Amino acid sequence: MSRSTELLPQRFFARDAVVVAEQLIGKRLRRGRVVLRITETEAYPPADSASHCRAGRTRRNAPMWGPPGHAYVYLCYGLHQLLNVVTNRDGEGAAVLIRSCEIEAGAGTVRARRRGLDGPVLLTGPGKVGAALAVDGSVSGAPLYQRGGLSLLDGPPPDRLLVGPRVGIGFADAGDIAAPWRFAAGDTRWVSVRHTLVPHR
DNA sequence: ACAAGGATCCTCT
DNA sequence: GAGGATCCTTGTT
Repeated sequence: MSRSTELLPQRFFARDAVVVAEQLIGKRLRRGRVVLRITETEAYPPADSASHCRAGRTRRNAPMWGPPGHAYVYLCYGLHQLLNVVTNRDGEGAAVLIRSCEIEAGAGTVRARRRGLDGPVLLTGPGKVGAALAVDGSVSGAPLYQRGGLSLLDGPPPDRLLVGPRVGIGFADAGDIAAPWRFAAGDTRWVSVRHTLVPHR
């Protein structure tokens, strides 16, 4: 049973990033009156050459090295705030990037934060999700398993699951570029870069 | 103190 | 399909 009002417990996130990325499809993000259904994720597990943790601990990536179930938010290309969820064990350095969502509640607020746009263009891409939730660096490090602020709620898994390589990591090692660590719901058009995704298993 | 580059998005052609 | 926006983080001097 998965009810949308139930918080995901911290132990949900205390697994490998690849497992958590798959399991997060269909779960919900809530901030204030805005509720989003997660439709696309990417895993950045330990020892991943595409991860912000590849060069060790820094001031920016400190939350990724911390306990699971906390947010990691960073500024990408100088203008986009990208939201991640920390996974694995405290000290391992891993996270899941939230890439796309569907709107379940708060459509007016989301549209206002997204230039009045409508349809999948609203939320298909990680910078768009950050804008819709109005997150920034002040959220980085905050727990997501308690009420208030930004939180993660339960939700049913999708009917069909898609899998494929991650986006925008051409700088990484060949094996990590090819790794099938991106997951998406197969029952929606609210997913970015769909053409590199295939049915899971 | 400086230079390089990036887990992206939007507009225009 | 190409290019500009925009600025912080990081590694190097």
